Amino acid sequence: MKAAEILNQYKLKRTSCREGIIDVVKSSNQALSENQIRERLAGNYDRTTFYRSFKTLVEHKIIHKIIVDNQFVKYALDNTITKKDNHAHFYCNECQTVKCMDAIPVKQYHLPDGYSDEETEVLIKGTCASCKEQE
Amino acid sequence: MKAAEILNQYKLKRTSCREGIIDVVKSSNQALSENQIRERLAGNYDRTTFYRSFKTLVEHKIIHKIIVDNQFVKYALDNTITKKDNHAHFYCNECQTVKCMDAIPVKQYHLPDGYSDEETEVLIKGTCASCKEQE
DNA sequence: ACACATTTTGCAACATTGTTGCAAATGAAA
DNA sequence: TTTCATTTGCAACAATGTTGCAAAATGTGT
Repeated sequence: MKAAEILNQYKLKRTSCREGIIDVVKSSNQALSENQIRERLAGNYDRTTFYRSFKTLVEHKIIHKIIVDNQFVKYALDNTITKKDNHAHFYCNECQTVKCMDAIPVKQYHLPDGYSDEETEVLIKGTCASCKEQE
Repeated sequence: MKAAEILNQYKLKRTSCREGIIDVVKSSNQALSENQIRERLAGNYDRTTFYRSFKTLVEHKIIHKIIVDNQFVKYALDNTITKKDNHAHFYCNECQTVKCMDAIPVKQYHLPDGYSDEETEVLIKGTCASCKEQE
C-alpha cells in the first residue's frame, strides 16, 4: 500500500511531509529516529511540522513510537498497517539500532484482580547478529 | 538495608542527595519521576546534581529507569537491591502511575540465530485496580 | 581532630527535544 | 475557481539534559 492510499484511508490530507515520513519508515527494516527520517527525506521541513506530522501519524496508529532508555525515540510502521501481530522490539547495544521483531509476538501476562490490560510493550536489549560477527 | 549501607557497598560517597533519592525511591510503592522525587526530598538540590546523582545510581544499578511513551522518565529501586527477579512494569493510563509488578517475572524470548539477549523490558499499559473501581 | 586528595556540588551557559499561537499557504471538495 | 478547513512555517517558549569550572564536601590516613 502506498503512502497516499494510507492517508486517504485514514481521511488525512496528503501532505508531502506525511507521505515522506510514511515512505521512509515503510522502506526501512529498522526503526528510525526523527533525525534519521529527516536525513532520508527529500523536502526540508520545519521541526514543528515534523513533530505535528509524527503526532498525527502516531495518533492514527499509522506509525508507532519506540523508546529506548531516554533520549532515543524511534518510529516504525504500525501493526495496523503491516497487519502483523504485536511484536517485540530488539535494541542492539552495539550499533544502537532498533529492529521490529515481527516474528516474535509479545507474550501476554496475567495481571492481578482489578487490573485491565490494554497494550504490552517488550524491548529486548542485547547484541544483534551482524555486530556479533564482527567481534 | 539503609541508603548509607547501599552506598558504602558500592563504594560511592555518602552524599545527602544520593541518600535522599534512595530513601524516597525505596519507600515508594510506585516508580517516581524526577520531580516527584525532588518534591519528597528535604534538601534543595541543583538540577545538575540531581541528574548526576541519578546517573551514578543508575550506572551502579541501584535504581533503574522506566520510560513510558515519551516525556515520562520514572525511577525505581533496582533488582540487585530488592533481590527480586526481573519484573514487568505496569503503567496506568488513568492515574499515570507506574508500578513495579514484583510478582510478574518477565517472560523470556527466543531470538533468531546470532542474536544475544542481555536484558528484557516489559511495560504493560492499562487501568489499575483503584482507577477501575472509581468508574 | 586535622590535613590531604579526590569526588561531588552549584552555577552558568548551552544543546536538544518538544509545544503553542498565529498568519500565510495548501489541500480537498463543490 | 472559489471556498473552507487543515496544515505549514515562524517565533517564542518550556522542559529536559549536558558540560566546564571553581568552591565545597567526603573519606582516608595521620
